[in-house]
Amino acid sequence: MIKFSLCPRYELAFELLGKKWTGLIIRCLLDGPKRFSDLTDIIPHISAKVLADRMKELEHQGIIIRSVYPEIPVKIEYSLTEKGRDLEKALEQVQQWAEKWIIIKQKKSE
Amino acid sequence: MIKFSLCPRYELAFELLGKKWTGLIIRCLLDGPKRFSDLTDIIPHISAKVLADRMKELEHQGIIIRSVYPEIPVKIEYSLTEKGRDLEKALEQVQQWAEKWIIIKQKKSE
DNA sequence: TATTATACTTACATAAAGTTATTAAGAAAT
DNA sequence: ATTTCTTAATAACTTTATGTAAGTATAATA
Repeated sequence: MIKFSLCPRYELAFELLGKKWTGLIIRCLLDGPKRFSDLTDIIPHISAKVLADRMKELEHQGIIIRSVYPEIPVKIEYSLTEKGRDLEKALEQVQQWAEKWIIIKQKKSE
Repeated sequence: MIKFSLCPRYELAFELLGKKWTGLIIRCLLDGPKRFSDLTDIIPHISAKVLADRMKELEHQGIIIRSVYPEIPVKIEYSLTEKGRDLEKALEQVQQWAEKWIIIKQKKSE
């Protein structure tokens, strides 16, 4: 009997997507390049520490590019590479799934 | 200027998918119902502790169903609900992305 | 001199995940 | 009767990841 097994590339993909915040960061950047402070504004509750960690990992994985503009104060912009932009379809499907299935719990009024 | 913001349902979706192992567990179950020991066999390096935690969460979120068959020894089978099966398209896109972009580092043959 | 701004870093605390040993229930073997 | 086997976990403990709060560097402005 032939046993099912996972694809190693898929496993590696989820070493990225399976980390907290990664899916949200990439989603933000699909909207266009963003600065560090844009990301902390847009992503609720992410801390500077973890955002910095995540950006380093994503840059290391070739998913984002960090561009430095020597303005005053310095402007640093993060943008997606082709590899990063190519995640759009996958994240769009997550979005569609979420719209169909995720229920937002309302707080009781009163 | 209208500011971009994340969709709350999408954020909640990534509270699931953004956890370690979740994407792999669901991928396994898309292949068909599986037992606890099947999952530990198929998913490399997952521990019983975390698998048990994850299965409880996924059951709680209505993504999987836990069925008990009172055989000897007991047989417990996990299967996807419609909500869970509906993640197939999203995970397929992750798979395609992974096949295109993820490079597997070979160990030097020497 | 003190304050503002951006993009972080540092030290410390808590939460999540990993490791190893153990449990429960029932059957079967010794 | 006691040990052994099986599945599906759980318990105690260690390590890693994430969260929190404060601090740093640079240069301009008040």
